[in-house]
Amino acid sequence: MKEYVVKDVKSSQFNLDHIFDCGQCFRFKKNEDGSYTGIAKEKIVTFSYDDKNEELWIKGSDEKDFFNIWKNYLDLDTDYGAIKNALASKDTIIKKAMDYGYGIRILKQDLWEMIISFIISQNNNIPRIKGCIESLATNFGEQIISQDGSKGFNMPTAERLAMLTTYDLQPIKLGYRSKYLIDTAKVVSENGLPESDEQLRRLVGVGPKVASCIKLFGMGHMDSFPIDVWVKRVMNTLYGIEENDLKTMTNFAAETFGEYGGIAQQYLFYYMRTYIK
DNA sequence: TCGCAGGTGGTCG
DNA sequence: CGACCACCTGCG
Repeated sequence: MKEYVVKDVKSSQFNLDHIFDCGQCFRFKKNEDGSYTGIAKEKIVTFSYDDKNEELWIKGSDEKDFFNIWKNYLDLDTDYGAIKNALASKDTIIKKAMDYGYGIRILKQDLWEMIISFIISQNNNIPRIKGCIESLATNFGEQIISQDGSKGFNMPTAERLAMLTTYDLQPIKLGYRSKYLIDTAKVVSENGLPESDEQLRRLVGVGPKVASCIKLFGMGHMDSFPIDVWVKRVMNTLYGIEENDLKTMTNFAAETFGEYGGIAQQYLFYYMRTYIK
């Protein structure tokens, strides 16, 4: 089995638990040894991190794949230390959240997969979102086999989903989101992937929150600041903004976190969801 | 039984 | 425009 080792990956800037449990990614599972296995970029891959030697081990990748795919996927060229310093100097609450959730990175994920995933995420809970996404892949995605023989499924393409009916999707248990997905698949298979906020918002089932997640995780908009129930709680309890005043929250984030709003959001989300509750 | 979970679209005023 | 409200599904 091919495996590639990345040296000198700073432990203060890389933590698998924090990366995969901050709500950005639904297709990776933790193994007993602490590594994470999942499917991304149409490949089955396992990430292990040795924090003593500051080495990242990527099983299922050779050197070529690392430079072509995973380096970018893991956003390894971005200096998160510098970003954290910039954010910490502006606000002491975000500093605490960043100390707690150190090592979060924003993954550069596939846009179409993000569109599907976050349409499914609405008014839903994380275990069920993960179940729906896996079920969608195993039922309608293309099978892939890794070098060591393990099998998995890619997410179905827009073209594939566009041919389906809500009846076909019944076993996936998407509920009322089925028709959002099919409708969106039709638009994307006809017009191509959205390239702007306006095009994104034209998709059925994509409101402000979902669009904001898609931009952050699938389009590289690091300033995008998704406001979900957890971030609302942070904004309310830690920053004292009135509970449902989304406008003030958005403005506050833009002024305080600016171009790194998305990174701040991930730390705040993780902090609130796993530490403060 | 009922509210809630990483919201959104439709309908009113 | 802003404030409701129904909505699939599964869990506590």
